[in-house]
Order: sequence, then structure tokens, then C-alpha cells
Amino acid sequence: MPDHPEPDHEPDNLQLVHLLRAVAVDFGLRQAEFATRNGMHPTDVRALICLLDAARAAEPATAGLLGARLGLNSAGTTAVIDRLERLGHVARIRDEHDRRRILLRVEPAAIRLGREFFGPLIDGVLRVLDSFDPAERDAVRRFLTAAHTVFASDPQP
Amino acid sequence: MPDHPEPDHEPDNLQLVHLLRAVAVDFGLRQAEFATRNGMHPTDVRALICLLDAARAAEPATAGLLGARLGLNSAGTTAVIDRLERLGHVARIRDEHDRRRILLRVEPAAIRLGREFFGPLIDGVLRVLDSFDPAERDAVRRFLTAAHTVFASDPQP
DNA sequence: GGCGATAATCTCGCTTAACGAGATATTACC
DNA sequence: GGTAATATCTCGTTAAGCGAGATTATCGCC
Repeated sequence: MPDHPEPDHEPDNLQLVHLLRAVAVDFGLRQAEFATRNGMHPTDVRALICLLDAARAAEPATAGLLGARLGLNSAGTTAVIDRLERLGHVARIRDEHDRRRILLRVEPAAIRLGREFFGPLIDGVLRVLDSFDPAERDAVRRFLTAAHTVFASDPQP
Repeated sequence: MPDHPEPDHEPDNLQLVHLLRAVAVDFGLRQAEFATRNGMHPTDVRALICLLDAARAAEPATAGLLGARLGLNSAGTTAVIDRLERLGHVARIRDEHDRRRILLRVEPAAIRLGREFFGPLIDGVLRVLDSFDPAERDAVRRFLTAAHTVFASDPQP
């Protein structure tokens, strides 16, 4: 529900915000397409992305963390993991240091599946970025960082 | 599922793609937050956004078009409209030119609700954009346009 | 070193979003 | 004017996610 906020800005800039939103919507649709194409649900795909992000950041990917990131309660989290495990995309591993916890490992087959689908899309964007000079790339980075900061800030009261 | 695609690009650019994805995810979370805060479901919010986009583009917002954009079948589409109508956010209007069709009008109260929630967020992004010079704005526009083109292109076989 | 409090995950039952199939009403084609 | 095509809705079913509570493991305290 994007329409014009408070007044008094360049109208061109508002158009950029609309573009950003359109990209976000596109991304969601692609995620959903990848999901149905592989017998999954959008939430399952979000879960895989979340687990890969955690792996990249070297965070321990526990069931609880996953549920928190996805906004699911514990029952829903268990269900997501069950589905992913049944498809062979994720393995449950008891944490030997704290045996209450379940660590989640994304299987290589799932990573390959994601790369097949998203690789060409990412490559398309990268090809455009390669044609940018450093100042332009920096402008993009500052814009995205600002958007990330604004949209990720803690919920309003 | 974002990880490294084919090789041979600036690693900094890949980081920009990750940032873009993060923003898309943030946006989805905010959408979900707005939904639950107003007794709706994420799909309902996506429907409202879709209807407002159609209004801005001066397209006729029919039930069928809405369902197609959301990827729902006709039963699901009817259900979404029922929920929005029950909350008073949308009105069903018979198209007098083709009396099979239902036109959908977003009520002003719903628009106000969206502006209250998303206005400050949009404003935050606009404030940053106002500090950009025209060349930087153009870089952002080209980047977003490219991403939109890549992500919105027709489904792969 | 054992005991209650806390934490992490799972089980059960329920609500309901979305699906498939088919009904209904309106328009377009020949 | 009758039949095909289109737009929406109804009905019954599946399963995603929730709330409540059970289960198992760890930690702090005396």
C-alpha cells in the first residue's frame, strides 16, 4: 500500500520507491514459483534461504532461530523442518554441546537446486552491475543499505 | 536461495545482490506485520497493493485480474475479496458494460490505513534519495529497472 | 550432587487459506 | 437462437499454521 506519503519530495524519487517495491514483489513471486516447481511451499523456500544466510554468517542454525526468523511458532517450525527433511533438503543434527538443540544442515542437493533456478537470475543482475562504474555501484549500495535500514528497523509501537 | 551463481564476477557486486534480496525479505516481513496488525493475511495486503497499482495504471481492477496477479484460482480469489469486503476495505461493483465482471474499488479508509503504516517507511527512503545527485539517482533507477526486468521476465520452461 | 526453574523441540487438536470440480449467469460467435 | 466462451461464485477437501501442553535436556542454587 504504497501510495503517496507525506508531501514535498521529488516525484521522480517516489517512482524509484515504487520500482523498489515492484522488485520486491517480483522476488516474492519467483520464490513462490520455485516453491511449487519443487513441491514446496513459499515458507519452505524462505526457510532454506534463512538457513543458508545463517551458514554464510557462521551462525548456528537451530530450529528455534529459524522459527523466530520466519515468524512461526514452535509447532509451525517443526512442520517446516519435517517437510524439508522429508524432501531430503535438510538434515536434523543433535547439537552435542547442548543436546536440547537441533542443528539444521542444508543438503548439497538443495543448494544445487536453488543455484539452477536463481543462478541465471542473479547472473542477469550481475551483468548489469558489471557495466557500472565504482561511483554508480556505490550509489546503489548506499540506496539499498538505506532501504534495508529503514525496512528492518524495529516494529513501530 | 541466493548463493554464488556461475563464477567470474566482482564479488562486491554479489554482495549488492544479497543486499537487494535482504530488502525484498524485509519488505515481505513488513507486509506481514501490517497484515496481522490489521486483522488481515499477507495475501490480502498483496491484493490491496495490486488493486492500487491497477488504479494508478488506470486498468480496470476486476476479480479475475486480481486472482491472476496473485496466482490464486477463482475460489481463492473470491475468498480474498470476501475478506476485504467484510473489513470494508474494498467494494464489489458490477461492471455495467459487461455484467459478468466485478470491479473492485479500494475504499479511502484502507488507503489511509496503508499510508499511516507505510508512509513513514517510504519517507525514510525518500529522505535518502533527496540527498542523491541526478547521476546517482539515475544509477539507482537503472539498477532497479534491470532487476525488475530480470525478475519479472516470463517463467523459465 | 540432587532439585526446581528454564529452555528447546515435539505432539495433538483446531481453524481456515487455498485448491479442484462444478454450478450459475452473462456475453460473443456463427 | 443456440452453442461456445468468459467471469464469478459455491461446495467439499487438503494441509499450513496456531495454541496449549507434553517431553527431554540444561543450568543455577542451596
